Amino acid sequence: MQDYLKKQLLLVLSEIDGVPDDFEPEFEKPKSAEHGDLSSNAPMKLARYLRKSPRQIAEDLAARLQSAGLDTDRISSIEVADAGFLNFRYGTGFLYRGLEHILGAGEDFGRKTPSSSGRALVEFVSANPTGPLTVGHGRNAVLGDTVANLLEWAGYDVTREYYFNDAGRQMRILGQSVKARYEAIANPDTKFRTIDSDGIEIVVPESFPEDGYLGDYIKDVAASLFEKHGDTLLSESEEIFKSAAEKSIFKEINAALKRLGIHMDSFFNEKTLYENDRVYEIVDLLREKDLAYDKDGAVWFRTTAFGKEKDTVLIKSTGEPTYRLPDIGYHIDKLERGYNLIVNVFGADHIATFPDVLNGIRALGYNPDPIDVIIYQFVTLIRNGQPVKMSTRKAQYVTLDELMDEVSEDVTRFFFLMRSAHTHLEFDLDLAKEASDTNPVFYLQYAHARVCSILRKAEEVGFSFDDDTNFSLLQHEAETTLIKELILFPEVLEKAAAAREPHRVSNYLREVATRFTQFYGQCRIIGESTDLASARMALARASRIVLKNGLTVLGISAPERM
RNA sequence: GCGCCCGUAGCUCAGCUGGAUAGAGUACUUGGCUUCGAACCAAGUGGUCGGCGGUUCGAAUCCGUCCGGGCGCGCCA
Repeated sequence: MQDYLKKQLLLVLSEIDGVPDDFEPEFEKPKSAEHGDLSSNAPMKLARYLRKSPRQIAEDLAARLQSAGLDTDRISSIEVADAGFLNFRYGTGFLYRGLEHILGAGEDFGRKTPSSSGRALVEFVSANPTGPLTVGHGRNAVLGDTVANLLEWAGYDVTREYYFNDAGRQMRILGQSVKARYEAIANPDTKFRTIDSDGIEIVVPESFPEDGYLGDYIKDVAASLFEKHGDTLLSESEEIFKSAAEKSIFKEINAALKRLGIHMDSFFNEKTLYENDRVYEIVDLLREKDLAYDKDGAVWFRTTAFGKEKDTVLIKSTGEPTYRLPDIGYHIDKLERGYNLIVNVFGADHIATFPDVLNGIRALGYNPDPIDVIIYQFVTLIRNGQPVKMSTRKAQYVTLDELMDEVSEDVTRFFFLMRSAHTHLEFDLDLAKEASDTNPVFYLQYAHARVCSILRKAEEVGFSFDDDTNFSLLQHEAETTLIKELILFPEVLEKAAAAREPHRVSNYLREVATRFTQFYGQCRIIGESTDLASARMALARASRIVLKNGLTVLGISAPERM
């Protein structure tokens, strides 16, 4: 519709002297229904060029548009308002055709042709297997998965990827932590000591590493190893404990993701990047460009060349690369796999380091344009009214599973999707249950269940529909308002996908549910004459389609009964 | 000290590339179930959009500055 209006308006504008050649009229949906369905501020924008008042220009344009013969089936009225807005109202024909389209498209309404936009990679979660997924990871997981859904609906062929590293210092400490707990079980002579973790005293075996992992899951892994092998592992190195922990933790992580309805297409192990020494080739290439150099036994990346205050280490004096080097390699690998769009979902703590990666790959001659980053702000955990610093190592966290147990999977997903990624979230587990009762997700699901209920009821009473639905009977304001809302769905999805902002969809769906519920309250269906009831039933079914498809994009169930 | 994010109703948050009297949920007050689901609807109370300057016909939105909160600034990831 905007395209149509824009075309008409441009046509009219071309007849007027003084309008800049590159002038682009803009349209928007007014906040208030009094101002019509679409409005343009073109008269105000043109005032300076035409040296007339916006109001005069608006009236002139309105008259010209009228006499040019607008399709009244699409646009029923043009009004000039206030300081010089042009307000347009949709014609009913446009609305009824929209409704027809929704019913015809069904579960594909809002979905673009698969693969028509190319291939996309969404990398998210990417937590190293050192502990269970926490509420913080939950935000990442739900955001990433939903952006992936949005991209699918936007016509991308999407791969969901999880990047992880099971080598390095943290994993070594994980293995040592398990081993120490195992010794405590297998060897009755084990001595213990007490350590202080942020004011909490914790008893650990003597052999427990500094900065070891304190979560109970470590004990569980140790216990199951003892069950299986008895004390025969006492002389083993930490390696076997590490891999047991990794296996067990990954199983938990996958289970938690599955509960959220998330399926990863690919797990990318950082190790892969060291095959054929590819990452070291990167270092050589950077050296050739004078972007890498040796100092203090380490290899440095000259990030000051990109405007940073300091250079950063690429390879430690121990010979072990820092995360930055494989990250560059990883993103080059992604680019070489030929995706049209590469999305990364990061916590706010990565924001300062990612530019290094981009600068690195650019310096090596790659075009980083396909890469897009979603940064989400941290979830602040509140316990007993006090903010708690989340730390996997110190076992200070609320796991995603606990959250889902408490408030259900649907509420968990919606909780993360109803707010934009860049707001700081406060999360209080004690209040979560309470809050879940008033979570708007139920409102959306309720509206959906209601439509289903009406459909069931109609079947019960043996209601027969007209085959040829006469939409023009839908004249009630609640009906037209609802239709206007429903036909926005594709545009909302498109914009949400382009901006990678799922919360736009959840906000929109609430509006749909509200409009539907108002329609339901004001217009009866069963009991009305057959033709009116048929038309209203069609509107109810269209509402159901939008609610269902929207909830599907968000990864939330659309129950037929509640 | 430097970089990034945030500051909107009592609380949790929307507000799209600057637009018309700043919105929703929740909480509170009041009214509404003999009719398709009351997990609902209708109405009301509630805001100097953190402060101050600037750009603009027009600023919650853009720019500057200050205040307050979060996250970074590791040979951790």
